[in-house]
Amino acid sequence: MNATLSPPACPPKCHECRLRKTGAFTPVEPQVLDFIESFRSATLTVPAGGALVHEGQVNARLFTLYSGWGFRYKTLSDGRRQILNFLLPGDLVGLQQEFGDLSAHGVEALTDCALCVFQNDSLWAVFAEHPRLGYDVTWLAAHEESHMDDNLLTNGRRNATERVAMLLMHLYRRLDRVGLVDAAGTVAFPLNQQHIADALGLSLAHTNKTLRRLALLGLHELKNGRLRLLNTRALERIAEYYDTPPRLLPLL
Amino acid sequence: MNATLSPPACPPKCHECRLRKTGAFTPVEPQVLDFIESFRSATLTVPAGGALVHEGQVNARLFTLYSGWGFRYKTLSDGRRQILNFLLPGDLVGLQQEFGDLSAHGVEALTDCALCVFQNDSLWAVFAEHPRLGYDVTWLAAHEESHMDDNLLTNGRRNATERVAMLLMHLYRRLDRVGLVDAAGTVAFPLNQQHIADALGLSLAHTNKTLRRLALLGLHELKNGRLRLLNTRALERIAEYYDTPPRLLPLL
DNA sequence: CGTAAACTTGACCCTTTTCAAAGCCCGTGG
DNA sequence: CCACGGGCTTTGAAAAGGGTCAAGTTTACG
Repeated sequence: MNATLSPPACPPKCHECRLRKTGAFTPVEPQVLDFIESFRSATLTVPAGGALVHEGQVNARLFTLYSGWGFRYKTLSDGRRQILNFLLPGDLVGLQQEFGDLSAHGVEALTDCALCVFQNDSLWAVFAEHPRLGYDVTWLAAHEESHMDDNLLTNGRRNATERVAMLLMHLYRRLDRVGLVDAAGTVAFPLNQQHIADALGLSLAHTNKTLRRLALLGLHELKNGRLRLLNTRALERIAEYYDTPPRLLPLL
Repeated sequence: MNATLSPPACPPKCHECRLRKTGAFTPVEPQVLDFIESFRSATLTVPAGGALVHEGQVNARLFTLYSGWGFRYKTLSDGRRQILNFLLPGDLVGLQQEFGDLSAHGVEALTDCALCVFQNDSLWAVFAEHPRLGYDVTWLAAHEESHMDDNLLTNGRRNATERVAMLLMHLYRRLDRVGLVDAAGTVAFPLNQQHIADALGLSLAHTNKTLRRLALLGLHELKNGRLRLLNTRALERIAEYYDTPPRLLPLL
């Protein structure tokens, strides 16, 4: 219907990368950028609902999500699913698998996605030739782990209301960082309630009721696939999640 | 009382490191080992219950746990605590904090601990001078994240019985890897039920009842601070947690 | 339009939490 | 040698938060 809304494809040159212009990422020398570009082996688009990585797949790819949303997940044999985290533009994905093993989790496209895919098994070259980039990759991995820490705290110790508030705040802030909040203060929000439930360790029904309650209280508004936060203070307080000074992220 | 049971202190030379003789870690060239030793700035012991890192501390240290147990945790303002993971001998700790921010989590000694502490702010040198080690550090970070993935699945989607089975299996296997299972098939188990509850996102009372039920079923035995698994098969099946081929870990 | 997916809502049930009280183990001090 | 006290474990009863099930209702879209 609206080709205009489908996400922008990766530019042929990393020098033209939209993401680097957001100011959310650490600037890199032109020559390093050339190296990154040479390290990139392909660009790829995946339609909404498609698999970026299959659960149990061997030798999965390493890539940066250029546009669109995705999520990592694991499932139990009886179908229970846990969404591990959501992937937004600028996220480097696949470090785990890159390290030899079969992928212990799946990655799915939530919307149409455009990816910058890196050469298989060549991560080592990054470390050998550009230690600085290697350091950055480690930083990213450590940073991601601390996200997972937050997530675990949320799933293990917060109640339903707190969890939902947490998720809304967290996603909104991440999107804000990469310039995806529009003039009206809304962000695209392609998750359905099942996704939210699976990310928060709740049932669908209870997620709905909780979400509903927060909306009724005037804390947020969710319609036409867009999210607006109406009372950031209250959400922060409920989730006990206060802003951390935004800091520049490495981007590969 | 029993000085014999307190954990061995770090040897002065990395070449004499007990851990490297377990066969659980990737062998390194003698000269690389020299480098690691030069990178190590101190050894340290911390008594059981002591803080290795305070929650919110800035500029925390990077270290490898040489002996003893610890755990990383986060707390909410009303005291709810989530244990993020347990630290066993050979674990590298502090990558997150090393990267500038204030530590978002605390680290506490569960038993007396001996640590090999690395020079502050010198991680960069590792990447610059020994890209291979840098690569290993990244591998470790990625590996840890996949542990956190498992943990999140457990907290979000497994029920109490499954969670407990998971924890017992997981710890036992990790201890086995570093040679800490004794001839009788038991391992030291310094956790109390509150620790287990906080790691699994359960209440103390329910943790007790669940643990009790599993013991009554003859799946495990826990006494005198030692754990023995009596029916690994059943535990595996309950937790849906099957063994992955043990693979060599990098050790700094 | 018509159909399927996604969202809502209510009723009921159950796992887990909360609260409270014993019991147990052990080290300390009398 | 025994009494006392504190930490940890065990149990039970009652309450609640959240899960399950089963409709409706709305929305998206072919």
